[in-house]
Order: sequence, then structure tokens, then C-alpha cells
Amino acid sequence: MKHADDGRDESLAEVFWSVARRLRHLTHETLEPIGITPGQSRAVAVLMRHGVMRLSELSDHLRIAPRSTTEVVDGLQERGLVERRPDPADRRATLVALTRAGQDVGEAIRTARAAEADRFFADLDADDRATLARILRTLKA
Amino acid sequence: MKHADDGRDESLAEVFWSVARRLRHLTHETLEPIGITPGQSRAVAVLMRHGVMRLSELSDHLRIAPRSTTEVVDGLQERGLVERRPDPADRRATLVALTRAGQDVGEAIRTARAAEADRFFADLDADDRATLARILRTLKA
DNA sequence: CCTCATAGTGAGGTAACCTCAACAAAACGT
DNA sequence: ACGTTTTGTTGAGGTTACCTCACTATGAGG
Repeated sequence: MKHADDGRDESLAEVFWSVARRLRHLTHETLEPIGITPGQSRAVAVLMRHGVMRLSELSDHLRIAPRSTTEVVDGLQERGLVERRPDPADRRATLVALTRAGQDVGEAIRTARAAEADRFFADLDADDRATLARILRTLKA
Repeated sequence: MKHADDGRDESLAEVFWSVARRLRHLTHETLEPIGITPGQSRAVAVLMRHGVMRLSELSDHLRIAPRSTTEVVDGLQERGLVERRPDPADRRATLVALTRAGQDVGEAIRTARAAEADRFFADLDADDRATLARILRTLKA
């Protein structure tokens, strides 16, 4: 008997958030069996793509405060997915590097996320997918 | 000086989240001067649209747990924007209604959000806006 | 070398959710 | 009519993912 959603004259922003909600839930489900949080997964993705970097650099990539990055890295380190090592060039800094296990998990995430995206965007044809990507890229700037 | 974003081969999902992040920040800024949180604002919008309803009904609309709705309503009540009243038809239930002040704030939000959306989606022409709406509506289902 | 900036982190805080259990009131089965 | 089950709301307490502020150690410029 639930209505569960207010359709009609909803704004672009509102639909956007409905979609975001659905995607967030899906992502959560995808990541859960891997035993990693969405935030940690983002960090792993950045490290996969760019390799070893300073904690502060990682903050920039993730667009979160340095202090928050500390926490994300703590979590990954506990799970043995990254290691901290001193930056030989600056003794204040800490480098963050994926361990072997971290790389494996990174691959697993990549695969799972791809499957997830396929499922999620399956209702869209190739054209719509391309258009959506273009429009979102505009909005991102 | 920072890179701040990983562009290149990013997936649809990733761009989506970048946009979401930007929109979330913007919304926060829009709502802050009104002195209301995004969650409360959503509740007010529902009440503006559908009028007096039970707490549990509001939960359904907001798609959050009843217990969480209690908190949202608490916040709004503290600010004098809604009032709780007993449901004459069921003494277990509580009805939530916008006060006069709540309706005024609802209007203010509506205006501010419209301006916000204009700003945010300003880079898109009418066609793109329509297309985006259509695609998002597909994904919402 | 003295001052100022920078890298990371401890302490503590917030918003927005959640579950679980309690309690009252309603609805149902017999 | 009456015991059982369901429903509507809320207290207690937890989680997640962020935040700011202050502190320490180090680096860099005058």
C-alpha cells in the first residue's frame, strides 16, 4: 500500500537523487561480499590507477579532508590491503601503497563494479549511455 | 595545484558521483541560510505537496525508517515548522502538519531550490535537460 | 637559526541514517 | 468477549563517513 515515491512534477534534482539512492544501494551490495566500504573502494581505485602516493595526494584525489583520508587508509591497512611507508624525500610525509592483496582486491572490485554498472545501466541503449556520460561530464565541470 | 580529479577512463558511475557530490554541496549551501537540513527540507517538500499525514506515511515518502522520521520531525518541530497532533482515527498514530511558519519556509525552499537548479543545470541547453530527465527517469525504475 | 608553512594524526564532533526492544492501541480469530 | 498478533511511534544505542581544531615533526626561506 505504500506510495513510496512522489513522481509527478518532480525536479531534475529530485530524480537525480532517486537514481543516486538506487545506485548507492547497489554499490553497497556489490562491495559487501568483498568486505570493503565504498570509501575504501574509491581509495583502492585511485591507487590502482596512479600507484604509490602520499596520503595528502590521496586526499586530493578523493576530495576529502586529509584527516578523513587517514581513517580510510587505517581501514585498508587493517585489512592488509595497503601499507604505509616513509617518503624518502620528505620525512613528514607517508606514502601509501597497495599490497599484493590490495591489488588483487582492486581487480576484484573492478570486475564487480563493471558487472554492477552493466546491470544498473542495462536499461539504457548505447546512445543513451553515451549521452548521459556527455551530459554528466558537462555538469561535473 | 592539486589534480583533484581523475578524469580519463572513468566510468559512468564515477562521473555520476562527481556530479552528485557537486550537487550535494550546492544544496547544502542553498539550504544553510534557511537554517534547515537537506533531510528536513525533503520532509517539508512532501508535506507541502501532500498535506497532513501520519509519521509512518511520511517515512514511506521519504523512504527512510520510521525511527529516522521521528528524528526529522523532532527537528522540524523544534524549529516550529511542523506540529504533531493525534490521529482521531487511530490513537496509536501521530499526524504531522506544517505550521504557518512551516509553509512559509516551504515556499522559501521551493524558491531557493529552483534558483539552485537553474544555476546547476545552467550549462545544459533545454534539449539536454529534457534528455537527462528522461534518462534518469528510466534509471529510477 | 628563527620563523613560517606543510604532512599526518589524536581528540572530539556532526548528520543522517540504522536496528532492536518497549509500549500502547487496534484488529483478528475463535 | 478475550487472548493473540500486528501496527504506529519512540527510547536507547550503534554506524558511517565525513568534518574542524590543535599538536608534533619536519622542511624551507630570509
